[in-house]
Amino acid sequence: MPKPTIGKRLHRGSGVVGTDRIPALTPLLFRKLAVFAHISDEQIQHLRSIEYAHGVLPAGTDIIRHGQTYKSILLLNSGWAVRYLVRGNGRRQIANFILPGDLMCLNATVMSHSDYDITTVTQVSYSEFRVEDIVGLIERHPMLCAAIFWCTAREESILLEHLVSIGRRTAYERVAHLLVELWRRLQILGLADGDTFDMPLTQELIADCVGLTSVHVNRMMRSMQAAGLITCEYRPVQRCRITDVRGLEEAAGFEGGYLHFTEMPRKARQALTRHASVD
Amino acid sequence: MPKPTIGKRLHRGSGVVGTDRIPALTPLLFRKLAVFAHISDEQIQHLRSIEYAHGVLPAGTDIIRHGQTYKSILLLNSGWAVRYLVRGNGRRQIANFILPGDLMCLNATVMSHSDYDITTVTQVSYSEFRVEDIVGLIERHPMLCAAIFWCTAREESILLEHLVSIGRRTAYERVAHLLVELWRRLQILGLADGDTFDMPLTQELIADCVGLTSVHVNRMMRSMQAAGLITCEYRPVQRCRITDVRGLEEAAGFEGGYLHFTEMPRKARQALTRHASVD
DNA sequence: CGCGTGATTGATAGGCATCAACACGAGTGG
DNA sequence: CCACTCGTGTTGATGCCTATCAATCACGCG
Repeated sequence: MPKPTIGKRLHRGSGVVGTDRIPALTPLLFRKLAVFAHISDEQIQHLRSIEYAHGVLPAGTDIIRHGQTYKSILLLNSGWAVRYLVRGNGRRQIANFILPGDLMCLNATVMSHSDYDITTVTQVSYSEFRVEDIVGLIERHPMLCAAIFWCTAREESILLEHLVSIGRRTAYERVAHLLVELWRRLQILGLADGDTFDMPLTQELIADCVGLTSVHVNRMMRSMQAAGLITCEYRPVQRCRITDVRGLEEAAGFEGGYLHFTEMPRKARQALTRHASVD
Repeated sequence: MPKPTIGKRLHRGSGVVGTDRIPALTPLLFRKLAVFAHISDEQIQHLRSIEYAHGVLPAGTDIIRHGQTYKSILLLNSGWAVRYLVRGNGRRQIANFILPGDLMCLNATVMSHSDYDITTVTQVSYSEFRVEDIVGLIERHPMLCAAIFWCTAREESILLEHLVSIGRRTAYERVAHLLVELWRRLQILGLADGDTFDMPLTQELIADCVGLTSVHVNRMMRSMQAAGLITCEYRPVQRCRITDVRGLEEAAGFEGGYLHFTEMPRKARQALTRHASVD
């Protein structure tokens, strides 16, 4: 499916297409959805049954390009990807980083072509679904449908906070905020090792995310290190350690509520379980 | 329902609660949805039938505050509202302006409390729906449900472009981009008068939208006037006229694709009409 | 071992914020 | 009816934050 990269490279990591075991449908998705509502085994099985392909892509592979028509809906099973927009003059703005358990191209259900680009940052494994099978969830598994809508709502909350960062935070705050957010998201997924986490991002990627230049991102991160808030390693893999969580959160003006891991509102649940059939 | 305003006032206009005719359920919504898919009379009637309240609010009224629990889902029938987030230090970032035909608080279907605030900018009229009735659309009218999902996807596209503005456009470009976008959106709604449109926004609101100060917004707009791109009136009402559309779009780096008024992808339509019952 | 990529640091310039003052109209109360 | 105030638009002066340009370092890879 994917084609070679564009101008600026976006990848990081070995780029080796491994012969690894490909775990189909990461349990991270179900773990995430379970927070929102009870997902029955039957529903899980149904989702598994409509996976029509899966695979592994090397770092730096385009998954969708803007203007291109969507072909399918994807679930990221492992690895990092990034969603971004490119302006006419070539400047790039990253919308969000895509972590394991995140769905990609859900818009394919209601729009025929993409506004944005998605590229893999590391090697990734993914599962693929047909658009019509996902749309079919509306009728076959309303509860799953609601859960997926919840995912998009949660992503929008993250996007809103991102907007606040770029619009109303200083450079230092923006970088700090991004670091805390990534750490928290990975932590929720069980992918953080205490106060340490893998962060396979170049400073240029971070810059394009928070609306700065890579040079300035570097200065901010060095300054955080000097302040004793974080430490960074680059080899063999890029890792970040938050040595002073409170300090970093304070510097960032971080308030984690927007990552809400909250369950389905009662009214909504009742509305879906009243005529309960399969659900 | 609403409570008095917070610190900074966000409203504009007379604030008079008129005794006007309240047109229930603006046709602008259906006109919008019709672009996406054919909406049957039965579906329209159903939507009308689940409207359980409507009313008028003066300018500067809070519709929802962050942290507050959602009570209902709203449709803006007329007037302007604004959705924004406030940081701890009081700085404000506007996420988007809400125009007639837009739905508010759709998140209530999947989340119990709000991340953001919504306040009326002018006097508005609105319709109110129960959360459970909207959730019920999943089972009763899948096509309507898809159409509503399309609305949120379209809003997200606008939000993405907004992110690009703040992250990767100059002050001049940001303001120009916002003006073109508002004009286009109003035009689509039939609320623009040729190259002229009502824009009941203070420069401070514009500033909080594009991540600048009101002083700098002023300079940018004056500069656009000097360049012959726009003209502004303030009394009796605030109106803006784009005297050089091409020039302004070029200055903004505007590419209208993200406002997509595109129809439902074939695959999705088939998936929903195959077992066609009501739809 | 040379090359490319990314991190790092310094010097300089510029865009936008900040502070301040004034203009102007609308509403308000004496 | 007029001072008074408040909100908003407008403009100038000043300074800081961040971009830009440039050079160096470190490492992995062919």
